[in-house]
Amino acid sequence: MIKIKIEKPFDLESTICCGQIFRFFKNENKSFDIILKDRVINVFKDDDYLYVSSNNEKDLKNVVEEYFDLKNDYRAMNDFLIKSDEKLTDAVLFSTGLKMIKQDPFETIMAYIISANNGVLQIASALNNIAKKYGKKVIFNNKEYYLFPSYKDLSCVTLEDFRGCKVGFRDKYLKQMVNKLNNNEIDLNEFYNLDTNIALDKLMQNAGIGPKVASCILLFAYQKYDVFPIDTWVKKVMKNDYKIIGEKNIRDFAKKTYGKYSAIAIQYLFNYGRNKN
DNA sequence: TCCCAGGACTACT
DNA sequence: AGTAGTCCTGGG
Repeated sequence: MIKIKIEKPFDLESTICCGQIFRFFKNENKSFDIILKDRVINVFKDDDYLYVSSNNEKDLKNVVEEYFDLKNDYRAMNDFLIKSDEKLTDAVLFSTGLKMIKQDPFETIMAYIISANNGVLQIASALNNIAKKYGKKVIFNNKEYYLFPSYKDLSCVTLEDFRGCKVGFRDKYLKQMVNKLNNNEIDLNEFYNLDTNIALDKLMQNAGIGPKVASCILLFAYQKYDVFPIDTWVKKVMKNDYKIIGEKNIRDFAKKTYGKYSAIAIQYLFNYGRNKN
């Protein structure tokens, strides 16, 4: 068990539960178990400290600080967003301490391909099925967990196998992606340094990845905050609160108003919309 | 039984 | 360039 002093606002519950990640478990004592790349962690937070334990405590403090983006100060972004759009004030204040989690690129790609026309519970279920079947088992606190497999681990998985994991019609998209990665047709690291629009185009050349999925991948795995993932929920908010209809109009508005922090604005809106009541 | 859930693809104008 | 119809799956 390690202790990490909380220096900046950090809302652990919102950060985990606001829809960024799928493979976590909430315990009765309000701690969370999270499958974090190559290890399983348990996190609990009080007013001053984050308490973390893991099956692998090597370099744990750095890994956790990096994962939850704890060293980044969000004040400048928040001030910018409020100044850019007064109507966002309540959502920004409500979401103080919400951090953007830095996720593993491969798992993020698979997760958001599965997310197309799908519900959160089913996405999580499919990912857990894949992990249980092809990922490495980890015993932690006397419970079984399964790491998410690498694309090498999945190289021989067939369409039928994917279907068996309840991914539905997205089976072919997942298989194509895995094949391309194993054939070195895609370099997962290059997206960190690509301009957002170029990266979007490149991702969307793959079957099963459209504008929304590509945006989510760049946001959650590559920290591109100038994307604007438009889903049905965002459309609803834009229509009701901003009187803006149509994807192109929404995109233009976001770019003009929120600019390089568009994705943060969406995340705050989403968090506020779902949890304020 | 029908409908939809944090979309994308295909086949049409 | 823009738009219907279709796509697994589980739950209401």
